[in-house]
Amino acid sequence: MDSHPKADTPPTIYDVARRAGVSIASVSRVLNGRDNPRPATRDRVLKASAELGFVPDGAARALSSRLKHVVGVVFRRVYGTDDGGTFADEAESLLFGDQINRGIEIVAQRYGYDLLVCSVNIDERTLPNRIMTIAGKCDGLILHDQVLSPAGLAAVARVAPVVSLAGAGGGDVAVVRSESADSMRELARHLVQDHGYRRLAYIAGHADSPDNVVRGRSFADEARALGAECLTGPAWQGDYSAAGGVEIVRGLISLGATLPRAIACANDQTALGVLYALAEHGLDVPGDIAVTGFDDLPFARHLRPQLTTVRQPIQEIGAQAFEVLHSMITTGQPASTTTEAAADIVLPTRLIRRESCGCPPDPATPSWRRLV
Amino acid sequence: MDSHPKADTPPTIYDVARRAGVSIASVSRVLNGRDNPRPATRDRVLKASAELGFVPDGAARALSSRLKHVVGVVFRRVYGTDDGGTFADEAESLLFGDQINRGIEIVAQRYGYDLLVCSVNIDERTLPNRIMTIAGKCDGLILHDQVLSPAGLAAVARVAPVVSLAGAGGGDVAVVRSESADSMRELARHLVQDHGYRRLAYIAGHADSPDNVVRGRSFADEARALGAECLTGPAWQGDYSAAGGVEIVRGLISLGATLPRAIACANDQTALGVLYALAEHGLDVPGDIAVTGFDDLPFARHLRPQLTTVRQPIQEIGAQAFEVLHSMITTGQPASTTTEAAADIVLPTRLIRRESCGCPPDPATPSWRRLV
DNA sequence: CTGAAAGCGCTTACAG
DNA sequence: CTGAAAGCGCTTACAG
Repeated sequence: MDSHPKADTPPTIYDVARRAGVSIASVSRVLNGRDNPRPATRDRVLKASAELGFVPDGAARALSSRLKHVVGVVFRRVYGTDDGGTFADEAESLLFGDQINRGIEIVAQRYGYDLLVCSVNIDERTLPNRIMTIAGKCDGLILHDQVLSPAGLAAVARVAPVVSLAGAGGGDVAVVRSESADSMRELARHLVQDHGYRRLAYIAGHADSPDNVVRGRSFADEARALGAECLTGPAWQGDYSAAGGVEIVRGLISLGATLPRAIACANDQTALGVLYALAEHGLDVPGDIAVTGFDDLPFARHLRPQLTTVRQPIQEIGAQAFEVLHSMITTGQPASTTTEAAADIVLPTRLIRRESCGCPPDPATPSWRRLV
Repeated sequence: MDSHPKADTPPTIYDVARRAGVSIASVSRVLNGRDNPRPATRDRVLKASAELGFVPDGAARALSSRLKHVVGVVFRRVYGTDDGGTFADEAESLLFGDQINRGIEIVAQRYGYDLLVCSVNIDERTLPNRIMTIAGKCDGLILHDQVLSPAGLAAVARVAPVVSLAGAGGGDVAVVRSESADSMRELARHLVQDHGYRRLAYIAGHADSPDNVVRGRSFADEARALGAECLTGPAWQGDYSAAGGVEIVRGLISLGATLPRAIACANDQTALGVLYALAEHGLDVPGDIAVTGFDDLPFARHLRPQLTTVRQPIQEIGAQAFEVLHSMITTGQPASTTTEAAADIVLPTRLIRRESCGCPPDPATPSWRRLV
């Protein structure tokens, strides 16, 4: 049974200290690169530590230093099974969240932090508990859009520093998001003034998504201000998914409705579905109807026609989110941009004009994706 | 400054105990659903805890119970920037790892564990340190394929329970992988016997990937055993990427080489590149050349032609990995399938016959992907 | 059923 | 420059 000579319990700082003939304080100091330890001490500790294969226990370290060096990241996972259909559909949308997480991770790493990730299904009943549990395991949380209600957010913020990636926020929760209003207004101007479309529509995302509200209102207001018509309302209520876009178009067509000259979608996913449904009915984009998205996911430029959309600095959102959270963690309180409220960082976006709005195609876009 | 009435330090178990008029032991017991506490005690604790918004500190809990309820997951991240080109190319491959992680997460959650994720670039110089650091923050590690050398694996395994998702392993590291040999032999038989191809080739993945080695050898051996020719070697050395597949085919064609009748690729990514390069040169698949993949990623069925490939139970790999790791963590030692070595779990795979090998198309595959 | 007390493995003032 | 000692916030035998 005891073929292993060494004890089965991992070495602690005491073992290292004993072996090096110093106090645990000294071991701690050299291992943490503290000021003083003199070379001789340093060498003996390093040697002993290496021989023992010592790895400091994160829990003990966290308890003692009051810092876990771990941030929690919670994001919404589409109710995905790994079966073909819907998954393939939502694969791209996963990318959006993953890109953000990647941004978080890169700068987190720079600060010596690791990510505790947790994907959730919004319908989950025990969600609040789950999040509280992970809150206990980290120094702060970054919550993607659509994972918690404003009330839920506030509750979590009472327990740990929180950065939200939604348009909402307030109280002690900081927010990092990208600009929506200006770019959507620019899009409206482009469609109305540059292309001369007079009849537009906006297919909305989740009704309770703050970003969606801003995007829709900005777009519609500007279009109308320019004298164009802009359809909105229940008939144009999507849900950020390709399937949602498909349904809306199919529904409208089956009702015999006259489609608008241009359709602006709440995101690229939705636009993908719209393109599909339009093609299904033999309608040409942008010839018969122009279509636009929002996000500029990688696939946007590989669609046929290439999708005109608004580019969000996805990875940068994650990077900024961590920076803000980190400062909240270290300063102990809400990283306020002003001296009063928690931070609200707005990243710039940019209108990307491609084929689907009626602009000429970009010649340089070869890709394996053309094949798919 | 002190507009907040409550202290800025979060409540501890002592605060709850005081407020409920019981000992911290009792608080701990009811909060952990232990046997005894009687209803009266229980209620007071719960009430006090709720009023205070108490969330137990994970570090303290971990230190005391010797269990962090956290597992580390390390996977290789393609050197991706968020710029278009290569990213779009590798997006699908990210999906593979993410699917595995999803599988891990689902069952981890069931056991009350969370995931500490860490993506690495293999060329990273500080990789060993990074991994040791995260080892200190969790109860065990799951390492995806291609993140550590066998020696590196062994080193980590000395510090914490480790499950590897590669073909390699041994020592104290458990392995979870999927069957490769049988399915590749079946593929060879299918191509040679059912389709009558006599001249085949295998485009390899990373040379140091155990799975790749097995796939290549099984395929080639079987093909040759059936009297067919099978090209392998340096000219057919890929790297699991689409770009790799493209290069090989382009190189061969530019050399004026006569291509084989069928090309089996180490994975779907590679096959994607091969399809692209072949199309580029006006070659028809499967008319002129048959092509097959391995993995059955979601996009495989949406390619034109639909890709014949070998399906791996991706999510299941993650699920099994966690199960094994969990048992290693709780039993304290390598979850051995036998009584000697660490576990080596092999999951079944299945040959999926679609168009690219020469079989008739599957009529039922509509998808937004058709558009992309 | 419940409390007092020890202990988990570190870090960090505090004195030399 | 270094050690003795306290303390981080929990869990869990051990005695009632």
